Amino acid sequence: MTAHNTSNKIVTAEQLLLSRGVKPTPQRVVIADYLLQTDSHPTADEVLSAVSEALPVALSRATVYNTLNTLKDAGVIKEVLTEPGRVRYDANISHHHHFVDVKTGKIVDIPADKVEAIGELLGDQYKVHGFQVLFYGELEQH
Amino acid sequence: MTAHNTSNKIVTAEQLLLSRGVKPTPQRVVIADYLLQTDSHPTADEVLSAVSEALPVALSRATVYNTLNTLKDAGVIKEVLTEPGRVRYDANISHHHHFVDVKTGKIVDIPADKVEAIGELLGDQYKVHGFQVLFYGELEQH
DNA sequence: GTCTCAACTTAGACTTATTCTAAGTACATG
DNA sequence: CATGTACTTAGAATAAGTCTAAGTTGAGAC
Ligand SMILES: [Mn+2]
Ligand SMILES: [Mn+2]
Ligand SMILES: [Zn+2]
Ligand SMILES: [Zn+2]
Repeated sequence: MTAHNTSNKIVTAEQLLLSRGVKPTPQRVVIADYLLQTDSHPTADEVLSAVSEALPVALSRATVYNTLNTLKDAGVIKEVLTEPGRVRYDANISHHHHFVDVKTGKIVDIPADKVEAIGELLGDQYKVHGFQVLFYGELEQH
Repeated sequence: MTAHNTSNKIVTAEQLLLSRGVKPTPQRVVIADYLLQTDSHPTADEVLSAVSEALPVALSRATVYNTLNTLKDAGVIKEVLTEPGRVRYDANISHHHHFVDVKTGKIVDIPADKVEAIGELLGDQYKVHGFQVLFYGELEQH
């Protein structure tokens, strides 16, 4: 089941890919399925090892990168940048934020509505050392 | 002059390095000075070309990376992650945010107090496509 | 049902950002 | 002045990601 896609219309990775116009090849389905059922924000390498060890189908590094870029371009997943030198992937495409535990490296989702009173008010299971707001958009010239 | 360090006690890059316990070698001073007088959030490569073309002193790529990491560890500069695969550097170490113009790639600082009413209220010279809050801290176990 | 062709996958070469290594330089201190 | 440590350097090494060129697949044409 899709842990991150809460619509009850789209239940399988295959249907999700079809709905976004991505041909559901076995490799793509297996990668999308893995991303949908994890909340760990894995890197490409982590996707490769998780998926290839659990699957009978052969899977190359190039296909993992191709698929991640295809899924990103199709809006099925998002990139998450939390540390230099590695891109992480997230099947939760809703507008939300991330909390990085600097001790464990664990990355957990923070719902957008938690962030209204920013910094504080995150709940006492989070000790916030700092946070960064990163805007994407366009600058109007002067 | 230091565009980003608004204290009037510390005026030169050399004094800033000394105050943070970093030995002010010519290479370090020249790199710190460049970062202090730009607001462009340059990459290591951009630092290297800007600094080596304007300076008589020889400067190697390894020294640029060594110096950037030293300055970061000493709290003189901060890393800024805005796109996959490249780290940018910022001599503005105050708590602030960034706005990425997706058309031009320009990265401008957003003062922290601008971000209270997040998303909207950024001023009409900014067309916000989206933003990300990135928290750093520690997760208390359950 | 077979043919055909574009889309997809693959292994490995390549590129690029960053780090490491090993040797040289600077310079503070004895 | 000699020495030792910190610093710098060129280039080798690493690691994430992309590209290339050759095979594979499978949906539609017939
Ligand atoms: Mn990418
Ligand atoms: Mn770094
Ligand atoms: Zn997430
Ligand atoms: Zn900044």
